Amino acid sequence: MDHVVALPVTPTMSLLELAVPCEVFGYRRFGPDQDWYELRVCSEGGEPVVAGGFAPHHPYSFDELQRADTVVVAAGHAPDEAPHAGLVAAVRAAHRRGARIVSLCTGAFVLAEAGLLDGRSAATHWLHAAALARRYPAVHVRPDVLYVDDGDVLTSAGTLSAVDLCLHLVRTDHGAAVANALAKRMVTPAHREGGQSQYIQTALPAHTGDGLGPLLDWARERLDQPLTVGLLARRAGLNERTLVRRFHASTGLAPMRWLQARRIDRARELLEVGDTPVERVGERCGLGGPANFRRLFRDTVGVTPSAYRRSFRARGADGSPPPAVRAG
DNA sequence: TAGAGCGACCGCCAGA
DNA sequence: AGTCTGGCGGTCGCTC
Repeated sequence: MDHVVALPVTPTMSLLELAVPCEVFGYRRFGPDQDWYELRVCSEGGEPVVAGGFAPHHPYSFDELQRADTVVVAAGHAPDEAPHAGLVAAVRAAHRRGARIVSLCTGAFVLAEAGLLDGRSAATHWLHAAALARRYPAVHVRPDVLYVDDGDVLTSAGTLSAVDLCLHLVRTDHGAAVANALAKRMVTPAHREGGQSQYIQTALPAHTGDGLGPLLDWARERLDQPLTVGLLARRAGLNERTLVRRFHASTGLAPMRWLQARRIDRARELLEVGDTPVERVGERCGLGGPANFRRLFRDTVGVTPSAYRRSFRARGADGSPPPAVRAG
């Protein structure tokens, strides 16, 4: 059964951030056998609405937010103005009912106004981070991250980080292999690395534009081998200290932490597809023997490797969603 | 479970 | 003066 994503539209919303969830959730790219999403574009009262010069043809009403599994709130208003009251109320009610609530960019102001971010970490556009913190002091604003996954409430930073967060949702719902395949179709990194490092550190490698790209690719092809900082430094022709600094600047992570995140990603893929025994997944990812691998995987992902594999196998059989997985 | 050994990380400083 | 790099050493966390 498809997962219903409600996308409320108000007249001031940014077309680009409305387009991102449409692109990710609105197209069935993997055939009828792959559970996917049903995207429902909504407007207040189901009335015609124009956002960014475009208008949804037959929008659902905001009532649809009370039936959706996930509600995505795009960037929608000048931060010095009060958020759309009807949307705030609908989002608050949807969250109370148990829906997963997602904001893109300044959509975080709607969530904050609804009280959903009180006591939580949240991301928004860096330009408006100070305003969000000023206006909603109970929110722990993170101007330095691409997105924050707080379980039932997720927030992304400015503009194109919406892509990162939407792909993260696909990864959570359908696994790393599907998310990576979708990213490839969209010709975008499955996850960016950059100045804004992820609060949930599940980043996949990307060419960073600072010369580290080839080294990251080289390392990614050798995840099963015992790589060390010294080895990476020699490979890059850099001093170890400089390598650590460069890694930080371009990925937000120290070398071994980056490597471990990549190894966990590889382990997820091996568990999702193929029949590699759990006992062997660790060594094939460079995460050590079974005991060490199980502990690392559980600490990072939140479930044991076998439970993770079962959840994906079971989902294929009965269509139920996988268990909640902590991403970092 | 405790402890030793080791690697990774990072702050600090000096030199280019 | 500002930036980048390399070396040193302390601390932390992981592994056995």
